[in-house]
Amino acid sequence: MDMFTPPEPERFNPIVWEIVRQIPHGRVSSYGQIASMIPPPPGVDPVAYIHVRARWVGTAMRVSVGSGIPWHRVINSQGTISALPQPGARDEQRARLEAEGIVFDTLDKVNFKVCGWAGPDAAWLDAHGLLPPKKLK
DNA sequence: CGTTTGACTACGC
DNA sequence: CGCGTAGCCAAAC
Repeated sequence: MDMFTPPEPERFNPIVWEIVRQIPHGRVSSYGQIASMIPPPPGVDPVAYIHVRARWVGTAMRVSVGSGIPWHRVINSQGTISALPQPGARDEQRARLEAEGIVFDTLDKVNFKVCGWAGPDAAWLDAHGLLPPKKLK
């Protein structure tokens, strides 16, 4: 019906994983920030696009557990660890982050100002046809 | 095949 | 800060 290209996960997921692989040790990103680097189909509102794809990023992370991708470095926009379907996985993510030096405050939140990732450098983004990421809070 | 469900986010109160 | 809501769309029911 619409002439917009459906952003199929088959192509979306590999891009997400490639971006997540770029997150350095000891730094964190958010679902929305990852989504903001992927160009939306023509005519689609970028902001709305990010909101939708942020969920997909979460799904891509779940599928990637155990594949060597640093999935634990992706948290939500509020700086907290999102609830996981499997009991205990949440604690594992926190443990992995703390092992990298990530500090959680009394509200279980991470300070993006301290350990937030600014995204890949311009050259890398350009080489992959991606957009500059939205800033973290 | 209609309905529910997310590892989301922004916004309002 | 916390809770509720709307938006959105592939997938699982």
